[in-house]
Amino acid sequence: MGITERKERERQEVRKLILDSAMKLFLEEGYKNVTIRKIAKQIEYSPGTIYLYFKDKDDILYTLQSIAFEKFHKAQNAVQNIQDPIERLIAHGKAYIKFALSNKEYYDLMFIMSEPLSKICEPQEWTTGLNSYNLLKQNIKDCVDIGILSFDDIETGAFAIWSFVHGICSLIIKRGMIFPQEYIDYLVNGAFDSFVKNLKK
Amino acid sequence: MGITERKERERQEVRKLILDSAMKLFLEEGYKNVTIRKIAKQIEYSPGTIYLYFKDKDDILYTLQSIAFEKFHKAQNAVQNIQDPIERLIAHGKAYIKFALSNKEYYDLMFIMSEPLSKICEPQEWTTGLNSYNLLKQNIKDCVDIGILSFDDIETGAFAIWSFVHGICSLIIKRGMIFPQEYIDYLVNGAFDSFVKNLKK
Amino acid sequence: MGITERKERERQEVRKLILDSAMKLFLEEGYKNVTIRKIAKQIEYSPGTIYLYFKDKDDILYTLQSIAFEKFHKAQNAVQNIQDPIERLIAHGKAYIKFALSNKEYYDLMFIMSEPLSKICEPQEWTTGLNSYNLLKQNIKDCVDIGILSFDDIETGAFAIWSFVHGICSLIIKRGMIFPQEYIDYLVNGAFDSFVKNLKK
Amino acid sequence: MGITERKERERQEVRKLILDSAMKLFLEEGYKNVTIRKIAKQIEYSPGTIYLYFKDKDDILYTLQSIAFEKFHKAQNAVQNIQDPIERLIAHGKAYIKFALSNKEYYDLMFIMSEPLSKICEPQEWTTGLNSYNLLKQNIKDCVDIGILSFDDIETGAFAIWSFVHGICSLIIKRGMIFPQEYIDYLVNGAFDSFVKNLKK
DNA sequence: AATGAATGAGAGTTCATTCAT
DNA sequence: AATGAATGAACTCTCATTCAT
Repeated sequence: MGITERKERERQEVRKLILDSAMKLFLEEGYKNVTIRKIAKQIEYSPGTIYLYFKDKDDILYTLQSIAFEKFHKAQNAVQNIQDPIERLIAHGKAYIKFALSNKEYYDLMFIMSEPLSKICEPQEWTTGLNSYNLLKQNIKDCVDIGILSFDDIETGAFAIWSFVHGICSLIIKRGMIFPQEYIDYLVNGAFDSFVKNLKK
Repeated sequence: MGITERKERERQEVRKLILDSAMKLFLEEGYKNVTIRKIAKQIEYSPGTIYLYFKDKDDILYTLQSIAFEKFHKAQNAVQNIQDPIERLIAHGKAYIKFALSNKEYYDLMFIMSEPLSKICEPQEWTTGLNSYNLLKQNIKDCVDIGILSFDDIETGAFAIWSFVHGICSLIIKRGMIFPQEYIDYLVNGAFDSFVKNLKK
Repeated sequence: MGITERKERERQEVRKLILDSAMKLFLEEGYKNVTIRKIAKQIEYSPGTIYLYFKDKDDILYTLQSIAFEKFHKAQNAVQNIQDPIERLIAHGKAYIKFALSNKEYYDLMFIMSEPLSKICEPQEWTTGLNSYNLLKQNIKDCVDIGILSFDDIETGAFAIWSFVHGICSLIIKRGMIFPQEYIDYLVNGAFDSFVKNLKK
Repeated sequence: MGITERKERERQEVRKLILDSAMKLFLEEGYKNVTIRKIAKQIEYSPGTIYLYFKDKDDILYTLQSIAFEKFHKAQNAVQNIQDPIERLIAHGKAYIKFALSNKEYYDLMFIMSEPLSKICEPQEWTTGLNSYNLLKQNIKDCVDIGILSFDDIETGAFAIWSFVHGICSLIIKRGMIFPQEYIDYLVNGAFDSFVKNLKK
């Protein structure tokens, strides 16, 4: 009876192989260079095989995106058990940046890349992302409620904070090379801390 | 002797024609659709001719990037005659955002896109960008000096502020579709204002 | 011993399933879109299974052709009980046209399509078709014998009459779109009647 | 000044080479086997080159179709100088059959094949074909006017006659193999003559 | 008997780039 | 300086078919 299961497991393994390979190519050579053939070659399968696991090229990238969102969401949730609202918000921000800079390609896929845009346009695809955003809003609201932060409007406040952390992450990911490498951590942490300091009443 | 000059002038004109056409395609159809053939067709020259003016396709994109940086730098300088440091800094930020959101593809080219990355890696290519960044630092320093802003370190302060405005711009440019369109101006301005309010002592 | 029979019966059922499905695809989407995979999907078997019942794709199409011929032959025979030779011949022709225009893909398969030609070339495969043709010849002969039709040679006469009805059918099937749709019945019937009128002495 | 002309001539030669090669493949291996790559290989050019001369594969087949129609129309017109209407009509029919059987692939392309149907559907593409059909109608009308033929309606009469000759041609072209080869001429001519004899009053 | 997985071959098409003229 | 023609390599994707299980 284990046969079906083993087969299914093998299937999932190949699927994962494809996704990993695609992600690897993606990060090493950029979207334009993620080709079905290269993926196939890398995993030593024939190009046609890819189509047994994914409808088309976009499907692969879209799946990668979904995986990225799930990982991201999990990372975001991890800080929710912190009681103090402002500490929780700070941890939230730090976790965001840490996730982004440790998973640059995932982050690129989620919040920067244009290409499989056709999919992310559709509102339902943005749901997972939205969850994280709502979490952020709630955390901000908690801070505002206890008077430690001052925002006239949660919406614009949330957008401001998101913009700030996203700005850090995307600058480092996309233009990190213009800064001395050994200096980046100092920059990121310094900017974050000064931001927090200025925000707190 | 006027002949050489005329020839040179004509040469520059064709060069400009190519760049304009490439930028037009780039703006209208996105990077992926900028092809040598399309450029050639649009300017009514043959594909081969392009190669008399540019080494290869990347060379064109790189040049476009430089042009974008020049435009950007000019826009940034325009606010430098404002006396009050904090007003100048605010105007600087507003000008930054306005430029980015009115010239999304230029902005993409300068600060987001990965593609002609091979070039921008090289430090000397970042010179123009650096000028603008130094301007920002000076403006911040002026504010800190008169005590209206508080940053322990100008470097991290500048990076924080740049991150914030870049975050706004790149989120809108790359993921603007997840917000209601009529709502975007409100978000951007609200976020910017709340940021300024929190920053000012 | 009933086991073998039941197995054989089941085998025939799957075979029929494949053929029905192939014909359905063929009717609905045309020859080019009959693919082994689509057949398999439709009957919810795996592609490989098809090959347990048919040598290859051509084998399926060839079998379909045979089935078409049988159906056709049956339709032709239905008019044989009419006594009056000329009425029988007329009914024969009408039945021919009706069958063809109500079963365009069958007709295509039998008398127009080139593809599984490799098979129909072989004389023995034409047997069923021949039966119908002989029927036609006999009907013509009966008419000639009682003096209502005049043909020097039954062979050429039969070929003439077949050509006429086949011409009608294949023009409508393959180039019907060049005529106004609501006009086609009028054309077909008018042509047939005028032909009959001119033929009768 | 001869340069442009020579180049243009060479261009036309390559174009013709492609068309000839396509037609050759088409007749030897059937529509399904006419592939861009095979054409390219046969004329010893690279596949991409084909696209310098034709928009896509359909464009080639469509051009072939147009050529066929022109040739066909010319052949049809050749008999129009015959004075006697019935002789002219007979010659018309004979010319039709002769053209079809001497240019089987062209005929197939014009009146039988389904494939590049997307094009022939469009009314303007059928113009050339229509000219020939109108010619036929006029010839029939002339015969009816002098009382040598009797048709209640020219439209149905023309369709009847076209059906007859088309039937002969398409049967021979598509199912000629079911008849003894040496017998075909006898059949075609015999059928045609008997048809004429029965039609004439 | 049946299958799921895999494949090799091949389809149409597009592109940046080269080069003789 | 400019070009038209050509190419080779690449692309995504589909298919009939095979075969170990």
